[in-house]
Amino acid sequence: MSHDIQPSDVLALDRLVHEPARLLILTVLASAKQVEFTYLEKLSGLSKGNLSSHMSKLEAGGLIAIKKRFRGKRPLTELNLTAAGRKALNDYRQQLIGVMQVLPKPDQD
Amino acid sequence: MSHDIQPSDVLALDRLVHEPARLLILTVLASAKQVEFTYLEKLSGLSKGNLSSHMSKLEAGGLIAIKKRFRGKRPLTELNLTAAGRKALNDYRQQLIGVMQVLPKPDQD
DNA sequence: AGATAATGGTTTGTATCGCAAACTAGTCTG
DNA sequence: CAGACTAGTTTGCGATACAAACCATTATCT
Repeated sequence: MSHDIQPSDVLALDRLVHEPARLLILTVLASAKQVEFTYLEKLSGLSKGNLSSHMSKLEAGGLIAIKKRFRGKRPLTELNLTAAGRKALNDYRQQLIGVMQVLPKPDQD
Repeated sequence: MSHDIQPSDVLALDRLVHEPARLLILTVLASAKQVEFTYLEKLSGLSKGNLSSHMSKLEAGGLIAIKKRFRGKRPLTELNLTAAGRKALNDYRQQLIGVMQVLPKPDQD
């Protein structure tokens, strides 16, 4: 029942999702469907600039969609997960499970 | 029973361990106690240069110890986990478990 | 009304990172 | 002794993560 280490399992982790800031964004989106920039900014504690660039990367990778509109007179940026984004997150989760299996548990080491 | 997202849980992931190449190295070390450079090179598929620099970073962070000696006339580099390294890996594993909890499971989404 | 601050972001600058190519030092082979 | 192999380290470079600076607009103060 011991799990051999498959290097590919660890090295194949999707870097776009693996980055903590982006993983956080995706995770929030997965449960909230649609969120606003400012909400995410406060929730995450990320700087606006950092948040903005991670968003752009996720959008470029097709994992999220960004919609801009006005609420009253103020600009408003909303994000939501695309189908590809949901799949990427699910795949990543599966990869993580695989990684967890090879991580030695302290009490059986 | 729902788990709220704690941004800090995700953003606090130890980057030294989080990097896939290094996570692989640490994981191998955790189960093998002591391994040689060339063994790790073949197992991982990492280039020598890449492997070498990740090793240096792990050593600089105190997570592994690097011992150099000669086997016959050939140089030989051996790595093993330090106590701090084992702790860091265990802590990371705990962090990952926390992250897994907030990752939505596809079938209950 | 004009200056000042606040809102909602994007762009730019930079230090660091991950990676492989090139290099180093020594050993073996023909 | 020339060339190839072993065992790595150093160097160079493109990409990354991050915050500071900036931009456009709206609200507030005097």
